[in-house]
Amino acid sequence: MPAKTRVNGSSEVLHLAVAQRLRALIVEGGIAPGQKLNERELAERLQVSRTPLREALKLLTAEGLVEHLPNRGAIALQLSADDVAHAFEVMAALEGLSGELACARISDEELAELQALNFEMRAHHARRDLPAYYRLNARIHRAINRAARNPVLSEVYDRLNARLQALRFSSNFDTDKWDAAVRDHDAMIEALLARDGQRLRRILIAHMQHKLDVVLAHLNRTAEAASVATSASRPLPGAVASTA
Amino acid sequence: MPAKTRVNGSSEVLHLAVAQRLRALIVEGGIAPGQKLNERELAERLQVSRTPLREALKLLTAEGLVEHLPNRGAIALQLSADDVAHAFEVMAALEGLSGELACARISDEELAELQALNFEMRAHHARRDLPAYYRLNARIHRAINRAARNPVLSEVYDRLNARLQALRFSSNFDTDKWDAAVRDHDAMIEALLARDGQRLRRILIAHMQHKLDVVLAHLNRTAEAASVATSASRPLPGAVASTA
DNA sequence: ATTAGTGATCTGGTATACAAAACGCAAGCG
DNA sequence: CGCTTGCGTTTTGTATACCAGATCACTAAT
Repeated sequence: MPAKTRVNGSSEVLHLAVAQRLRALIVEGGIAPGQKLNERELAERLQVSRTPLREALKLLTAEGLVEHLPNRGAIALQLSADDVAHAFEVMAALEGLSGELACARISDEELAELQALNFEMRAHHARRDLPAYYRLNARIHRAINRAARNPVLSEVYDRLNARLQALRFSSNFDTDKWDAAVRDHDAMIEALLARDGQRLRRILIAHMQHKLDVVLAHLNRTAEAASVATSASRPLPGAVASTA
Repeated sequence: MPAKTRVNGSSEVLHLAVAQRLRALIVEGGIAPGQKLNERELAERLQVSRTPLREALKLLTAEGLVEHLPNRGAIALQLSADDVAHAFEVMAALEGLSGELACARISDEELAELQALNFEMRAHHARRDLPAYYRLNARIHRAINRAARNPVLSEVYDRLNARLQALRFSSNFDTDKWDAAVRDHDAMIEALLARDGQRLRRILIAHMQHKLDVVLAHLNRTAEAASVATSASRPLPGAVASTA
């Protein structure tokens, strides 16, 4: 078989390129949640040897995109409803901090760009183009996060976000909730313009709470026929508003 | 050389055991910050082959305890003052969330144990036993985090904490600040008893801010003779109270 | 039908080899 | 004298073979 020549045109270092490809496969659904990842099989499929593949898998394990069972290999991330709720709790705090810091640190150019993105998003909303809406939505939240100018915050945010992306919850969507989300975004821009960090924080945290409701509802609807005994419905105890 | 027999008595899977050992070395100072980590040398020192060592290094890279330069190997984490400030901003948010959730979810037993830990800590404070104080302090904050009953939060918290531990800032300490920190802890217990999540959140965030001040002051003092051009003194712009 | 046994398969780890990249050092050049 | 160039050395990154131990799947016996 091919000796070693750097044939593929992906990235710089092979195991990082492999990690990138696997990440995409998991997040974009090429690999189903819970699917077992056979090393030799995957290695052949990706045309690399086991060595860099294993390194890539360990990377993804650390990122939380795959779960690693000793002596039993890796399986693609499968989020329970509890996992999602827990992740959203943390994400809400991170978003809140992002907003708070962004208000203090965002530049006028960034803010203008954010407004532009928001208009684009509203256009997609008007056309009821859900996938495009989701893309813009992600870009906006990312932009707010970046405006906070905190690399550690961005790192943690991105990592957690990747996990949630694996849900692929861009499915049918309650119209009222959607409209409310768009209003949330308008309010975010207003708070940013007013540089009101606390207000933006409250908006973002509430926004995440709404999003969680939508996601959990969708999750329950999707997995309705599935196992009856799964703990896929009860909310976490002591849910906290954090908006005070 | 030794064939394979699982000789060492550390853990289950070798690359995880190696990661654990490296973590300890970095956090406890056996490996100096910024030090280059030569694979063969380390492999020999730890008596393992390169493969599991590399896997362990990749784990630590993902955890942020080592930095990985493509084709140039890994170096132990070295935190700049900015890094520390950024990490503390995120930690403060995580602590705040921990406190908020803990108030809602902590059990009476956990709360009693926390009070006990706090008394122990005050004993160390009274004896001016700084190392012991630090250990208890870490246990208390960890206990609050665990009481929040959110594994995602705990994971992110632990990971960030490990990075900050690498600072080893358990050095001389302003007595006034120390006394204030102890008072902060008493206030935490009170807020927990009152199950006042917002209050505990504010206390924790302020507490982290104080801690950051201490750490940065110490960092500046330590690295005073070092490079003049380093950005080791100016505070981050738009620092946020988050206590409103 | 359940369980025990047994062979196949897979993961985890070691060792080895080698290409390519980075590094170091010294000679050559302006 | 400083800067670049060139070349050998070192180190990283990948491939490959191999094997021990764990796990899994399947059969056979109770």
